[in-house]
Order: sequence, then structure tokens, then C-alpha cells
Amino acid sequence: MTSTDRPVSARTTRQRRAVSAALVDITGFCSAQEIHEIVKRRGDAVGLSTVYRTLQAMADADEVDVLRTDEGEALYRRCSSGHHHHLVCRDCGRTVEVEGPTVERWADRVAADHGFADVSHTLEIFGRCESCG
Amino acid sequence: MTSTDRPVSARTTRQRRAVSAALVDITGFCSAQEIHEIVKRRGDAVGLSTVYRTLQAMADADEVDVLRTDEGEALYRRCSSGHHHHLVCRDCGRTVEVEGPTVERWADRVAADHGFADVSHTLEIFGRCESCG
DNA sequence: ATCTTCATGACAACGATTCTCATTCCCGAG
DNA sequence: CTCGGGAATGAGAATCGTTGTCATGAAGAT
Repeated sequence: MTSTDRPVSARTTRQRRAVSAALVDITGFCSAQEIHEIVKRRGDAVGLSTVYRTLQAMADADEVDVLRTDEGEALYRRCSSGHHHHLVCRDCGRTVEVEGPTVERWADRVAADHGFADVSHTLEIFGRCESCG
Repeated sequence: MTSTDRPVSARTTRQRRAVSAALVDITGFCSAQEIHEIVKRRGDAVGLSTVYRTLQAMADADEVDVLRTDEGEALYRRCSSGHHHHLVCRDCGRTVEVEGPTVERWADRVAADHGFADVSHTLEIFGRCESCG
């Protein structure tokens, strides 16, 4: 077994292109169902299941970011590669990607101080942007 | 209307005492259903609905912290008052409350730099603790 | 063009959470 | 102490996001 078993396939289909295209249109985080709506509104017919599957695949491939509402709903948004966090307007959803090397180091150090290994973290900032002021 | 309308009542019942008691027993974050189980195991009979209601009320009163699994499930844990974050073992759930004044300032500054007001943030650190190493 | 296989979609199923509403019981007024 | 009103409870139904099922459709290799 020299090759790591690839669970993937990544077959290019009309539906996947439609979801990707819809993601380009949005600026903030959207739920799977909202994205399904957007796809429909663009004139592409894609089943809801497929939207869910596609978004999940993209999330696995780090092509979209996922975050959770207070109510537990998953929100998606296309993202730049690499580790980053988000500054999200809680009114209009406008999102700014931010980086914080200081924070990364702080988190790793805190974890190490307590004997924790294999460290990861989640960090999101919420506020109201100027246009929504 | 001189008095701020208090939506609350906080009537002391056997069930609420049972949930609070169960929360004392646990060290990590537990789901509402797990807490329901713990309450039952302790010999107190409390309906699942009531556990949910009680936990929500306690969360509103900042008596418990809530965080969300990747799968969107809500986890609860009794907490100290004041703003703090968590270092959670992703295997056993053991939790350490941590503070990070630096991070707070960083988040506020980043938000301000982008014109965001009324800022809040979420931050959790995950890892594997020594006992689970 | 053909064939193999992955992808799709309508719908059922699932699981966490919330709602409903008849009943229970906390607690302050009398 | 007793009563009465209204909050609290709980069993089960309902909700809602999400995932599973499986027959059909379509990429892409040969």
C-alpha cells in the first residue's frame, strides 16, 4: 500500500460549479439553505442534499470556512487559504479575515503551560460595522 | 414604568436544585442529554424539557458557560463569573478556565481598526491533556 | 461509443432542541 | 396554616437543520 487511500474523487459537475459560483456572489457567511436559495435564484437547479454535500466537501478541502451560529446552525463562506480568523458584522454579516500571530502564540503557550498537546483553537470577533452603525 | 420588567421568577424547585447539583459533579462540558442522564443517575427524576429549560435559564444568568460542538450540539458547564475562555481536552473534556487580557485587547483593536463597534468575541482552545496523552 | 463509478436528488430518517398544554406545586397573602 | 394564582413541570408532539437511502443520471477513462 504505497498510496494513501484517497476517499475523494472531485468530479466536476454542473452542480458543484453552481455552488462555487454562488459562493463568489456572497460577502458574508450564509447557511446551507441560504446558499441553496442563492443557487436557485441564479437559475441553477441543485438539490438541497447536493448543496450540503458540496459545502461539506469544500469545507474538508479548506475551500470554505465554517462557523456556527449561537443556535448551532452552520454558516459557510469561501475563504483564503491559510490559518485566519474572522471579524463578522452581526447585523449585515460583512466579514473581514484577520490574522493574529500574537494570539496563535498565546494560545499555544497557554495550552503548553497546562500540559495540553495537539493544540488548536477557534476565535471569531463579532461587532457592528460602520455601515450598520 | 419605573421598574425594568423582570422576565424572571427564579422559583426554587426540586428539579432546578437537581440540575445545579449535577453540574457540580462534572468537571468538563456536558450536553443537555448527558446532564439529564447524570441527574437521573443521582436519583433525581427530572424531565428532559426541564433540563433544557433550566440550562438555558442558567446560561442567560451567566451561571453556566455554553459552547458548541463541531456538530452543533450545545455543551454546558458551570463557570466562574467574569469574562474568561476555555482550554478543553478534546478526549476527556477536562476544562481549564483561562484569561487573556492581551487577546481581549488585540480583538478590540482589530475590530476598531476596521470600524466595528460593540465588539465581542469567542475563543476556545482545544488539545489533548496529559492524562489523555 | 461504452462502461464503470461517482454524483445527484426526492424523500425518508434522525437527533437535538423547542413547543404545547394539562397538571403540579412554590410561595406569598390572608 | 391554608388558599389561590401563576410559574414550573413533563410527556409527547412538533420543528428544523442535517444526514442517510437508493434508484437514476452523468463524468471521464478506455
